[in-house]
Amino acid sequence: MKNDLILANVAKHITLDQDEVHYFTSLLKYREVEKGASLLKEEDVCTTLSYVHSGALRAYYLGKYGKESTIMFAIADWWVTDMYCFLNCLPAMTYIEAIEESYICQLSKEHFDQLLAEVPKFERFFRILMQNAYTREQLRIIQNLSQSAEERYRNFLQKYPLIAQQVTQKQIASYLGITPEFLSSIRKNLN
Amino acid sequence: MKNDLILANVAKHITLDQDEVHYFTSLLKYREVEKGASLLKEEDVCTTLSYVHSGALRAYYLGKYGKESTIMFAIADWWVTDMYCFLNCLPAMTYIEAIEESYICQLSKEHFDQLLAEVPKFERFFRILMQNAYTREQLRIIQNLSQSAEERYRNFLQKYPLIAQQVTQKQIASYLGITPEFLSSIRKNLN
DNA sequence: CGTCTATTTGAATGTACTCAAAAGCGGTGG
DNA sequence: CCACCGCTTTTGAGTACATTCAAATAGACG
Repeated sequence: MKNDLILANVAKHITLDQDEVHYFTSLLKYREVEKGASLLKEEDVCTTLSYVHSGALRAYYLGKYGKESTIMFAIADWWVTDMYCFLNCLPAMTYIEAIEESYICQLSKEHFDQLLAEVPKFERFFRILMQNAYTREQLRIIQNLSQSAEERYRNFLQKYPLIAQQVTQKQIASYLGITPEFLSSIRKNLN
Repeated sequence: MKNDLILANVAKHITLDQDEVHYFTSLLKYREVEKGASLLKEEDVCTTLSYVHSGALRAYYLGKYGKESTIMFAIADWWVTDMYCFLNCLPAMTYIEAIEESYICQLSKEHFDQLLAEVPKFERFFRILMQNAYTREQLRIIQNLSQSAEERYRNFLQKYPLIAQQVTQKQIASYLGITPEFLSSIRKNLN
């Protein structure tokens, strides 16, 4: 059944009884996003948290002169949103688009708050989710500060081999903070 | 009383009754760290989470050829640890040292786990703490990817005016990911 | 097949680094 | 209280890493 994936994801950290499963799943809304479509545009108020059931999404920031900076990729079994804006009910700073046809499962901010109030176990679940996100971002910062572009690229390939297959080099370059041209030259000199 | 500060910090997000206050404070250990002393060295297993009562600390990564990368500064009312290693009971990847004489309050991993088990409200507290840490790091990544060194420096001054007064330029440079020499030249050209 | 975008290549440029030396500053001991 | 020491900050010259721009090639998709 379609909820199996997300329930397995939740079960990694907390154990729900039948009622809680029903309540939780009743709050979810499934949605298909076709390749290239936007889930979130800058200045839309970001009202949903999404779990990726299948497909691949990319969150990016659009800077001056149209320069894109990829914040994260989200493939199957990842959660994605503009977290800051979601939590604070603010207009988004980022864009989220489908890299390929995706099937996602959304929780609105309203339902998110209700869920935490009704089933406090989810405080634990989201604590762990946030924890993992925090430590992941911190590691990324350390690497951005301490490693060369080539090392960062090697690292990316090693850490996210699945993602590396699903996205373009241009997108990887914007995740690493370099130009596609430079990534191309790094690849040429790799071996 | 010395627990007032940390209790006020906790009270920002959750409300404790008398018993919970007593239980929580019974788990804390206060400690003085003199200027220049290390709280955590690379490869020590990171077993404590610290709340800064007064003073200033710095967490940094030591890369190849001795290059330091500052991960975060922690002044009064901040929490600090090597979060990844703390949560997973691993040897630290980072160093934490006192920039000035500091008075901190520590929670061991064991007590941290007990606290979450005994007083589930703290799941909420730490969820919000992790959330804030995550969104802060994410914003830092966006800025690192999209802004010039000068913009990042201006931003730092604006966002952390107190910290900027307590730390050296060399330390700020290592937080921004540039050399002290280059920061110096940025400052010369500021106005 | 034609169009659009991604990738590669190379030359010129700019941003940030390295190295070295001088100047400034804070703390310590005589 | 001053002189000295160690560390930070500044300055400048030379260099390396990464970008921009332009053009050619390759791939993806209708």
